[in-house]
Amino acid sequence: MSRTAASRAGGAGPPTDGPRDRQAILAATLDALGEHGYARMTVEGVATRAGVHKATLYRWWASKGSLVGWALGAGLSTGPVADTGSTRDDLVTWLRGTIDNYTSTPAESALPALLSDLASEPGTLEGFRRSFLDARRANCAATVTRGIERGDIPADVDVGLVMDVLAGTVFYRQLVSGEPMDAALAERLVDLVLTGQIPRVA
Amino acid sequence: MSRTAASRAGGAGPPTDGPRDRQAILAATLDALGEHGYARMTVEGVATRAGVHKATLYRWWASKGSLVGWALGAGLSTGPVADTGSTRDDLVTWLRGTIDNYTSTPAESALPALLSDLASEPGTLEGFRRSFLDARRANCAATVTRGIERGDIPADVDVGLVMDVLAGTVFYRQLVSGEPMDAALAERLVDLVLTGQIPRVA
Amino acid sequence: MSRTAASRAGGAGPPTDGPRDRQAILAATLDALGEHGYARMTVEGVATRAGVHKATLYRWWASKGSLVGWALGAGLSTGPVADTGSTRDDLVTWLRGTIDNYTSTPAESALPALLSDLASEPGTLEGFRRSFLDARRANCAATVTRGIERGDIPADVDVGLVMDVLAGTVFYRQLVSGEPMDAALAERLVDLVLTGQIPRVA
Amino acid sequence: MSRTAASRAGGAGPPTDGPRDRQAILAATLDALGEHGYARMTVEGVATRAGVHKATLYRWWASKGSLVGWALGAGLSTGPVADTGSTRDDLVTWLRGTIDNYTSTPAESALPALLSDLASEPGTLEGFRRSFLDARRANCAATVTRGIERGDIPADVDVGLVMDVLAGTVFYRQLVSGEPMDAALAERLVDLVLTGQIPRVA
DNA sequence: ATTTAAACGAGACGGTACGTCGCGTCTTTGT
DNA sequence: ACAAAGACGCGACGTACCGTCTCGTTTAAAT
Repeated sequence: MSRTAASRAGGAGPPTDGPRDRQAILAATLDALGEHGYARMTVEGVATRAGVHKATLYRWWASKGSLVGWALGAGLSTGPVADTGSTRDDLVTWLRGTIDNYTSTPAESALPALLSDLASEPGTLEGFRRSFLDARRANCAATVTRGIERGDIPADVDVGLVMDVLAGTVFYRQLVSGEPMDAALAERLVDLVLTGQIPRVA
Repeated sequence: MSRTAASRAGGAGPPTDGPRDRQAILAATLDALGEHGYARMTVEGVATRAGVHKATLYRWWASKGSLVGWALGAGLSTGPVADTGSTRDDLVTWLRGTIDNYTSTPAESALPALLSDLASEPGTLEGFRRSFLDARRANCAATVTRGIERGDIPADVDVGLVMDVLAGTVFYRQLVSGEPMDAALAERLVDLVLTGQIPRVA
Repeated sequence: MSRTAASRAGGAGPPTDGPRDRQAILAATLDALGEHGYARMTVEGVATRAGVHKATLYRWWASKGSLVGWALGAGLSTGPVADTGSTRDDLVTWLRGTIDNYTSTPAESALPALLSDLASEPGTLEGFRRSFLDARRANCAATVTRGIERGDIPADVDVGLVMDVLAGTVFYRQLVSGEPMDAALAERLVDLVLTGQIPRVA
Repeated sequence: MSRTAASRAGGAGPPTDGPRDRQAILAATLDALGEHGYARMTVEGVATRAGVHKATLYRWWASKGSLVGWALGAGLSTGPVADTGSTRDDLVTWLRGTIDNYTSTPAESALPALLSDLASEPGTLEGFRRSFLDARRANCAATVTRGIERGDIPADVDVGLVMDVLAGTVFYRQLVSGEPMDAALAERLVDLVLTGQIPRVA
């Protein structure tokens, strides 16, 4: 009924007006995530580390899941990709950023447990997607669009699926198959979608 | 105390000799998974449903995670792919099976949380990969090998990466991006890796 | 900071000069007390009901306990007992008023919890006794004194104990034993202390 | 649905089969009560002191209130009054026990807050009355009955009211009026109800 | 009329304790 | 030897309410 409640209604998304110590909380959350992983980190631990009381966190986030969701969305690099003139290079740059996101300590194995937790708060899951993924996907889409304009990519390309191929392969490798993430991975995946070159063994 | 402990030492792997009510436990575990998801299902609930006592489960599995890991490995379809003579068709068939696995209720969002849980019991994670993934990946690899023999696929293809592209895209779409899983997805992905056709919008 | 602090120093007693909305606060406090009981009523609820901010309450009262203590003292009837010429009748009248006080919704079960709360703020408990009880006891004592002058009561009667017998029986019945408070109770108790008639069953 | 739930249904009453460390819990509860009072004692503190986990307490008692209610009922002396042949002496003995109960550290100011807390769990309040009061009142009633048989007390005496007068006066004095509890109090009250002697100042 | 000091509204916050949940362990008792 | 029954330790979760604090804004008395 107050503004607080209204700002929380969105779920995982960043509260429109947050607590006073936003920055400290963000840092503390990502730290805890990196140190202990999602399941073993505790809300109280985050509070202590941030110099804030647990109740304050629950005033602004509905659950542990939405706090972490917000932190990941707010804390991971998300800058747009510079236009170097080469569609391939730009996509590789973007994919490397994505790889960094998925292999950096905080997010690494946080995402799966997080997604699982958020599955029980349905609105929150969608909110997390919007705040975490959309910015990243928009950056990629922009790069692809430039590629289309240059004629490097057909105009009717299914951008969503391309992004799922690029990010999904990385994500799956990191979490499920556990195969190593070699340095050339980004190039090989971009070449696959761009020029149809089936990946070969190094 | 001897064989019990020994059989559990392996972690997530299937116990060398199991409890009496294996089938009921398997069914109960998958049911619970499908109904509540990994995080919200409870070991006690599984026990009750299986008409077994919780302690019995812990006698044979080291943790909730290893129980679920075993159930997924034992319960999801895993049959080898028939050789139809068409590499493309066989790969599509395999991928459709994978999609079914990832979109069927039990496994749907169980895998991420499971992987996260298993991450804290180090050996167990690897054990799960071996028991759950290897069979599926072997099937795919066999199909690819036949494709190589037929000359449809270059001999030095990076099979591991191909599998990550196929399965990873599906996995990511289901769990992270949340985009719909249309019927033609399997063909489009196989065509991408096989003939380099960039996916276009329908 | 000067007068405010000074006026609060007294504890449970009525502030020398109060907030603007005294009446609304009094009503809201007694209402809340009657509806939820002492333990379950909340200061914030009282504030809202009174159209006042919580901080205002804490500006004038040191604690929930002292607020309620003040409200009970200010809100319950406390008029002196008229002199009808009959000592018995006057005492019965007084005792009936006491019964009303203890059985009316607000005070009913508020007193015990209140006393318990006030026990931790030592001075406040005594302050509450002075402001709440003394007026009532003075009324009774006056009636007894008239009885002594009339020769109805021996001059060396222990007035304090008589009052404890009258009020205590009622209080205990209401709160502890839970036995019903029949209509003739006042007469029977007065007759007991006045003429030594042991109470008989109706 | 299990026996545990069934045994708790009664509310404040003693569980039919209790936790393993009943004695330690009883002692710890009464200790905590005596040291800190009802409001300031904590369930977790009781658990620690008893060498037990908080969850164990909540497994057997529905709330802090019912735990304390049980402890008071189980921990305070409740023995029957010996028959000395003198009705007056026996009643005095009984009343002295009651005074002890109400002035001993644990119960002293625990009862009011307890009663207030229990007011919100209605069944529990009644359960507490049954387990705490009934034994004591039965003892008194037995003594009165002997007095009737001896002809010391009229047969149609209202025993319930007599007990309320005796215990209520003591209770009220202790908690509300705060007047001192002198040594002769028991005799004076018994004489009041027995022989109609109005209490005089010492 | 204007200044000025106190009271007030708004609401975030620290703190304490509550009561809950589910995992995994252990003991007891059959079978 | 295994299994049923179920109490228990443990750790964390999320909630509630108290009482404090800061910051603007209103009110009302004093100049």
